[in-house]
Amino acid sequence: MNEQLQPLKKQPRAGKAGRSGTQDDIVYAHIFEAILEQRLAPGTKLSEEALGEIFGVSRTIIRRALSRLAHEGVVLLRPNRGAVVASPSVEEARQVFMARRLVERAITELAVQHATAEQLAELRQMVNDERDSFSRGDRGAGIRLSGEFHLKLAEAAKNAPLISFQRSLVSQTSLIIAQYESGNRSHCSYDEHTQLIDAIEARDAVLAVNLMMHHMDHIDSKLNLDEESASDDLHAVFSHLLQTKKPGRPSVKL
Amino acid sequence: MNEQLQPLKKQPRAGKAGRSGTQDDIVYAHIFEAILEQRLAPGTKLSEEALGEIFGVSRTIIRRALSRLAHEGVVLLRPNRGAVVASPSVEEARQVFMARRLVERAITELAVQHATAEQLAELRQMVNDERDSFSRGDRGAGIRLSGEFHLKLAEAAKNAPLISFQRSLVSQTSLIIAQYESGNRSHCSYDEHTQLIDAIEARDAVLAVNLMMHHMDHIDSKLNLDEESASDDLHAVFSHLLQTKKPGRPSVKL
DNA sequence: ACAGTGCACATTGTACACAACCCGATGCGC
DNA sequence: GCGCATCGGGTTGTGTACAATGTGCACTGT
Repeated sequence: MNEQLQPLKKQPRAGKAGRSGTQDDIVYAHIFEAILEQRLAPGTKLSEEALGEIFGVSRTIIRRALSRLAHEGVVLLRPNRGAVVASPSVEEARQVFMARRLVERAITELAVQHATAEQLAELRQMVNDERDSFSRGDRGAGIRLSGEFHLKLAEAAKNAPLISFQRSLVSQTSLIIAQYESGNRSHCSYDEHTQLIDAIEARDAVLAVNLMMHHMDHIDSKLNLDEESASDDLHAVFSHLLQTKKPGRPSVKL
Repeated sequence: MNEQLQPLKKQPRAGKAGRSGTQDDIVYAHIFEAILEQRLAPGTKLSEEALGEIFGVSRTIIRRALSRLAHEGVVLLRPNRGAVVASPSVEEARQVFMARRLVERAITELAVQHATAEQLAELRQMVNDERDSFSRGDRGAGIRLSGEFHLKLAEAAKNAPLISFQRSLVSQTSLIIAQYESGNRSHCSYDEHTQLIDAIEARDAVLAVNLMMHHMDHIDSKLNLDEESASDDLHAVFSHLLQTKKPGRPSVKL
């Protein structure tokens, strides 16, 4: 049971989520990816000691990773009561999307002004990766890559505070998508991403912003954020109680 | 080294910077205030152990406070090389102000829609406090209260991500003002704040946004590029907190 | 004298031990 | 049976020891 993957020392490249070298980043990336791929349900408790054993590091490292995840809004840190995977309410989701519209509009306008040819090439490459992930059926990777596309676009805007904010918004958006998306469709059509790159490359600010706003509309429309989906919300909130690992207790004890 | 330490326990009201109860917040507030009042010059190294001795807490607490300050952009955390007070370049300042214009416009529009009478009353109270601080010549408190005004306004917008972003932007703006403002004038005229509240109370979105944008222009125009200097000595900077008794570990008076 | 190297010190990074706290269980009294 | 107080297990909060890293200085060889 206490199977700990080898004490990730200085392996230059850990798995597909292993980004740069430091331990915090590795733990952070793994937990983040697990949340996006819904291997960690919203509301799941994230025990420091358990995570420490799993990743072969001490609670200190876990704590930093959780703190960072909490800063980005994908984890909720309750004092003296541990961390849980965030389960954004419909209202919180609306606020995130409102903020994203604001930021994406500004980023698009700035990217039209400042994006270099190299950055545009990188963006096209990311769309390719994203398409591949979805075609492979790797939904979690697709969501993550789609988010990274928007983050890369923010970098083209050349405004550090906006990039930081966008990172937080994209993380929360990914969590919301993973939680609320009506399942059958890809959440972020890469065609729209391609068109957006074309408009930016053509330095057509008006078109680019319009495309981005429509893109936001599409993402929004694919979510069940309407009032009548309160049942879905409740189900998400109590999903950690309803998981029937063992047969025999059908109802939740109140 | 066992020194008589008086660990800052749960004293309800600390000094002028001592906000809510937890130790991190107290340390955070003190360092933040010291930076705003230019008792800590940009670039000053913030040694964990030195700060720990000054505040009578362990490096753990200091580290958390520094991490929080770093997340808000007021402190720069260099791996394996310690923390220093951030020294925003002119370019970084420009980016912060661009982002603030964006956010303040949105916040103003939302505040016009959502601000309650109670919130407006609180805002007026904050303007009064701000005016008092400047009339007392307490420039650091004035800058801080002016920032808190804008933060309170963000709360009226009822959008959690925007509030969080605004907190970061206001912190960095305060640092920029403390660093670059041409010295003798009040940096943030409270008259403009009052007019802004009036426009919001009248639910005049166009006027409110115009006032806010002019307010941003005024702040912007008051900055220059001179180099300011302040003390590098941590003990000197926080001397007003130290109980000058025995050698050893002096703890701060709260 | 200067540049490069190696050592010693100082500071940060990490792990761990203990304290504080929360939550659930058990038992008692009503 | 029900409610409440008390206790115990387990998790988080904090302090501290040790390891790893960076920095500055002295020393040496050219």
